[in-house]
Amino acid sequence: MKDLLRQQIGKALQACFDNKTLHSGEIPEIQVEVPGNPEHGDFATNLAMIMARTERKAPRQIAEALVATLGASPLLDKVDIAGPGFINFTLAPVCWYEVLDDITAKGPEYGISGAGQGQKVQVEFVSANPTGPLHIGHGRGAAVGDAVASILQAAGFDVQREYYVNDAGNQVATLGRSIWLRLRELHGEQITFPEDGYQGDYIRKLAASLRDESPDVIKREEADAIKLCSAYGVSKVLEWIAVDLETFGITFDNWFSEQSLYDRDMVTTELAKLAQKGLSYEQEDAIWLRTTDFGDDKDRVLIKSDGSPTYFASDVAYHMEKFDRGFERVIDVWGADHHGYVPRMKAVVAGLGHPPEALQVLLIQMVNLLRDGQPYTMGKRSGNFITLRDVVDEVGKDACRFFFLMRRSDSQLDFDLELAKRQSNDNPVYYVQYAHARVCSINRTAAEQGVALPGFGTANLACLTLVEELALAKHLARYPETVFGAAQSCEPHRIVYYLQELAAQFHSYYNRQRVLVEDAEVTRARLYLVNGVRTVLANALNLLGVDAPERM
RNA sequence: GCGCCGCUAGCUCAGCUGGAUAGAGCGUCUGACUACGGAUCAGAAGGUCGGGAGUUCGAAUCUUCCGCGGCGCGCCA
Repeated sequence: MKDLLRQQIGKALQACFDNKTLHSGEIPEIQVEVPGNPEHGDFATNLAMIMARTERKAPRQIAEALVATLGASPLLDKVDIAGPGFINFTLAPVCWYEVLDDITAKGPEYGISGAGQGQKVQVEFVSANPTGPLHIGHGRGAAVGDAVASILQAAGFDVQREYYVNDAGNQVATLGRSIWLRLRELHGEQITFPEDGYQGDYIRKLAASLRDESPDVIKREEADAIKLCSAYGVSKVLEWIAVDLETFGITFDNWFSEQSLYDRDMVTTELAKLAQKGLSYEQEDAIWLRTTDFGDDKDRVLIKSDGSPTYFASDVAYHMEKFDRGFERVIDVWGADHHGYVPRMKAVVAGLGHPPEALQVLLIQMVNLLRDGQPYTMGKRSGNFITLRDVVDEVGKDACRFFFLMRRSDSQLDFDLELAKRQSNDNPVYYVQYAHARVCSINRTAAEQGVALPGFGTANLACLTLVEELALAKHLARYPETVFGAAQSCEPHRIVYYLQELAAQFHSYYNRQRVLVEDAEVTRARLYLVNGVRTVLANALNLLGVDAPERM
């Protein structure tokens, strides 16, 4: 619709040049936007103001010339010039009601576009170390990553969801040692648990289940036993994580093991490629990557002087491998506390000759867990932090996901458990879900009265004469561009705000007007409209991973 | 010290990449149908967009300086 208008304006502009009303001959980018104030019509362009300088004419004069040339169209109700030189367009209602046929025809597909042209995109998110259960911060990353992936899919990208498992290196060894000590403790031994071990109670649980499953581990040599403990712990914790994520409504297409990079010798091979390209060098017995060439403030060590690789080394190999797998675009969802790593990772991508936009890092700000307004983060030292599972069990998956997605991810989030529960009837998620359930309820009542839902194109839309009906149709028509915008900016919260607005408009309409009225034709038209709302609510909620219930 | 993020109504936050009179929810106050589900709706009050300077037809949005808060700056992962 916007594009169509843009074309029309372009034509009118060209015509103005042809008949010499305007002279510059330059066609600037034609911006068409939706004005904030509905009195300003459905669309507006600032073209006349932009051209004021090159044209050396008052914006309003230019606007008048354009409008005169534009002429009348059956699709345009009116065109006016307003304010400093805006041209406002009001479309004929027919244009907007067509969207209802579109929604009915496409159903769950409404809102999906081909904008991404099937480009291969990978979204890597969560990627928490397999050394303990997911906490609340991981939950936010999970909700955002999953929603971004869904939104990109809806915008026509070929998306893969991936979890990077840090199953190599120190933290895994620490996990093994921690379990080993707890295991010995279970066998009656006096131990002193080290500061840098994992303190959480889950370590004891792991030790206990390991003892039950393999009673003879305790008899092994220490080094050997710790290895077994590590492997056991990692696999067990990963199971927990996978289950918790599933409860949260998230499944991954791929779990990528860091260890597998070493097993396949990928780290050495990929690093050799970097050396070959002259991107790395040796100094003081260590191997460094020239990340400063690409804007980092310091070169970074890949191989330590003792010959062992840094975490960065495998991360570099991992990202090189991502592009080797054919992804044209790679999105990493990280906790904001890792923001310092963005420049060096970008440097790697740039060094490999990819455009800098090929890697996009979404930084998710911290979540402050509160209970009744008081900080509710238990001492990290005890290791008994609040897990994602705890929160999901307490407030529910839908409320939890909605809450995580309600704000831009780069601002911190206060998550008050009591508030989420106490206000559960006021919670925005229920407000939106209720709108959906309400339409379903209307449908049930209609069915009881023997009124069938109108099929595609079978409603007389001329019966929709009210302003709020037109407003609803307009809002529904804007759903696809909302999805596209959210995809472009990787901002799921835009969908949330869209949903809240749509639900509000619907609730208001519902309270003002009856859908099921005496006049059968009006009833059918309203049912058609209201079910358009239902479809869009369901589609949008689906992108966020929130259910659209038929009853509540 | 350097860097990243944030600062918008009493509180929590939007503001569509520079547009017209800065918006919502919660809270506060006043109201609503013997009707399709009151988990709803209508209305009111509430603002120096952290502060200063700059860029231009036009700034919450861009530049720059300052303030406050959070987080990072390892041959840790």
